[in-house]
Parts: sequence; C-alpha cells; structure tokens
Amino acid sequence: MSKCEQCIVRQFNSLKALSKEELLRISSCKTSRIVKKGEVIFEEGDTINGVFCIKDGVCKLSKLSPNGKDQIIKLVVKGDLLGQRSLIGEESANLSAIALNDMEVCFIPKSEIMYDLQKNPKFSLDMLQQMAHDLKESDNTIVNIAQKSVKNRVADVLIYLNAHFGVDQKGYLSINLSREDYANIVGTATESAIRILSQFKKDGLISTQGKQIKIEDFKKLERVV
Amino acid sequence: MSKCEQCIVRQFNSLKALSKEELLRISSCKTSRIVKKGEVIFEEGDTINGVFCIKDGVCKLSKLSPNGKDQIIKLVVKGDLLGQRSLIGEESANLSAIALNDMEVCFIPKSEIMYDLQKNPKFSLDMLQQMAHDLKESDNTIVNIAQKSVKNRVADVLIYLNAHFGVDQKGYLSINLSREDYANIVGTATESAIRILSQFKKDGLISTQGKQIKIEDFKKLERVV
DNA sequence: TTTAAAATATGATATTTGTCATGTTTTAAT
DNA sequence: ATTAAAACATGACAAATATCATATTTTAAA
Repeated sequence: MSKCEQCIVRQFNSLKALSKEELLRISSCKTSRIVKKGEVIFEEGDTINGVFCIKDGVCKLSKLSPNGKDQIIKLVVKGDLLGQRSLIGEESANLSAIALNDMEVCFIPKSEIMYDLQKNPKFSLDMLQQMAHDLKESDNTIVNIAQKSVKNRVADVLIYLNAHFGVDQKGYLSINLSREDYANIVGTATESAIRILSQFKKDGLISTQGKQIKIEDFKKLERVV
Repeated sequence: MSKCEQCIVRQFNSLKALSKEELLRISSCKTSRIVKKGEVIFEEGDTINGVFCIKDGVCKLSKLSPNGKDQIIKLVVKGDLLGQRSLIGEESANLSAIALNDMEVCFIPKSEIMYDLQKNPKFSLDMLQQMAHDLKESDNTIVNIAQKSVKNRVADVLIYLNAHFGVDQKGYLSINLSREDYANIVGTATESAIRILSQFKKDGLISTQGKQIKIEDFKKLERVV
C-alpha cells in the first residue's frame, strides 16, 4: 500500500495542510482502489462514509433531473478530493460520481477527516477555501447556463477542456467525452450538442477524429455567441 | 450600539459557535448600518473587508452576465451572513448585493473573522457546513435551470418564496419581487416571466394585487411542467 | 473477423423562449 | 390631485432549442 506522506497528489488538495503525523495516521487506515471507465464511484443518495482522493483519472459529478436527463455539474480530476461536501454537510450524496476513464482512487474514512478538521485549523481553513472556490464556480455556472446560448456554452466547454486537460501530440483534446456528456454539461439535448459541434466543424473552429476533438481556431471559438 | 452577545440573530448563523469572549471582542469593533430598499451593499469586483450579518430585511445576490442581464443567485435573509465566500476565498466579490427591502446590517471586519476561524475550530466547522449547504443549493440550481422549463422554474420560485417567507394576513406572499426580479431568478426575459405569471393567474394557480402574489392552488402549482 | 449495439449525424417539424412594439396600469414625486 | 416615470401587460413575430424519425459510423463483444 502506498503512503500518503510520499504521495505527490496530496499537494493539490487540502491534505497538504496536514502534518507528517496526521498523514501517517491517515495512511494507515486509507484504502486504495482501481475504478474502470464508466464505473460508478457513488450515486446520488448514497451514504459516503469518507472522502476520496483522486490519484489518477477523471470522473464526472452529475445529478438526475426530473425530466430523466443527467446534468453534469463538475469534472473531478487527479489531485482533487471527492465527497467532502456530503461528509461535511452530514448528508447523503447530492451528486453521482462516474469515472470518465480508468482511475485510481484512495478512500479516507470519515472519522479521520472529522478528527483533523477539529484539531487542525490550517486543514479546515484550507478545506473552507476549497469549498469557497467550488461555490464560486457553481455560481458562475448558474449565470452561464441561465444567460448564454447553447452554442456559446459548447464553445466555453471546449475552451475549458483545453485549458484544464490540454492536448495530445496531435493536438486533440486529451480528454474524450461523448456527445451526450457534452450535452449534459451544457444542459441541452444530445442532438443539439451534436449539431453545434458539426457546425463548428463546418465553420473550421474545430476538427474531429471519431470522439477526438481538436480546436482549430481559438479566437473564433472565444467569439461564438 | 447593540451587543452581539445579546443579539438573537446570531443564533441563525455561524456566529453562534463563538464564545462569549469572542462575541464581546467582535461586538466592540463591529459597525451597524441601515440599508434602504434598492440600495447596493456591495458590487461585483468590490473588495469587502469583512462579513455582513443581516439583522433585518432581505437582499438579492446577483451577477451581471455578458448579455447585459442580471442573474439572481440567491436571496439573503435575516440571520444570514453575507460576504463570507469572498473573504475566505481572499478575493473581490463575485456577486453584487442589493437590498430588496429596508435592511439593518452589521459589519464585522475581516481580521476578527479570520482570527476566530484560526482559533475556534467549532466556528470554522460551522462556517464550512454553511458553505457546504450553499454549494449544494447552487448545484441544485444548476440542474433546475439547465433541465426544467421556464414555466416550471417560475412555479418553483413561487413555492420557494412561500416556504421561506410565508404569507401576510391576506394570504399574499410576504416578500414582493418585481417581475424583473422573478425573471432574473429563473433566468428568462422579463416579458416571459410576466406572461407566465399572467397565465398562472388565468389558470387559477395564483391571484395578484399589484405586485402582491397569492398562491391559490398549491397542488397544481407543484404539478406545473 | 463478424456482427450487434451504441454512438454519431442529420432532416423535418414542433415547441419554447426571446425580441420588439405598443398600450395600460401602478407608483411615487411634485 | 396631477403628472411623469417606472412597472406591468400583451400581441406579433423571430430565433433558439427540443423532439422524433431515420441513416450512418464507430465501438466493442462474441
């Protein structure tokens, strides 16, 4: 079993605020797990008795709406924590977490996290800052979804994915989402997302190779209304 | 100047986690202010060097979108704190706060809050829980705006306002919003909000008296699609 | 490899929502 | 009480988006 003290990933989340002793304690009771692409880590309503630390891979956080469609709220990546909101709110999961590619995930029991939150003010302040950041992002998403056109939001997602995941050697976005995932991020029908991506292709803003997408004209993409 | 130790309002927010000594310290350096309906408490981009505690009244938190329309993210009411996200995130305000009716607001300087966040784990944990709750609400708003129809969202807002603000002696919602505010909450054009409320009136779901709105048929309102 | 299933694509059309114009009512200042 | 401004209301129409149908392509399992 790998050791938290030596794990580089914790530098990217609130666990970096823990002391060596605290890390050792956590390390001794954490578990680790491989999650295959498409696998569910937890579902809306599940009781999550701890926090996940993403060692590798990406997953989507989504929620099923009454109309039967999933809305993707957030992509959670290597280095992020997962499940902290439910844990702190003392309630079952509000969102589902599903792997978008193969992942490696550690699990830290609730009791350990709660203990450190009470004993280590640096840790809880860091957690608070991270939560404040997430809240800002969600508030901004509300404004975007409420006020921008679907076309504009699809363009935004492409720019976001480029900025956060980068591109491979051939210039294709390093993360491959299905058209349905694109639709569920921007909050539209799958056909609409497909149509808009096709239009972007015709207009030379992007090119595609199966699922893969390459941004061809950033400037124009940023100017999409 | 009134005293925080004796202020009933703090029971409704994280300040309840402070000790008598901490409250005395905060009380000695807080300021108090009357805010008239329509007045701006702070604007997007402002540096807020502290936290507001709402002693009375209601304000809206909104953000201007590139299309020139305001999106209302949240209503902040008596007992709530205001500005804590910006303070904790160490950044300027992401949203504007504007009074919806006459308010009484206390202001606690940043240094005091930060001091207590570092010294009192109960306080920071409570703040964290409040922030976790706000995040859940925002995530749910994303799903609703992305997936429900405008009509559905208008119905939801009416039900929400009833649940959170109640009604007066005659059965009218205790809080009076302009049609534009309704539009900016659900993320639609003002005319669309007006049209939908008119339709609800015709269908007997609500009745109106000028700005005032009375819910006449809850069951039907909840079933609006 | 073959083949069935899933994902992508696109047309036709319906529905929802936005925009612009214009009139009416309400509100608040004089 | 009068009046101007703001808010509310509604029609006509345009634009955006969803839905349904049906190919085509890609993916993954046998």
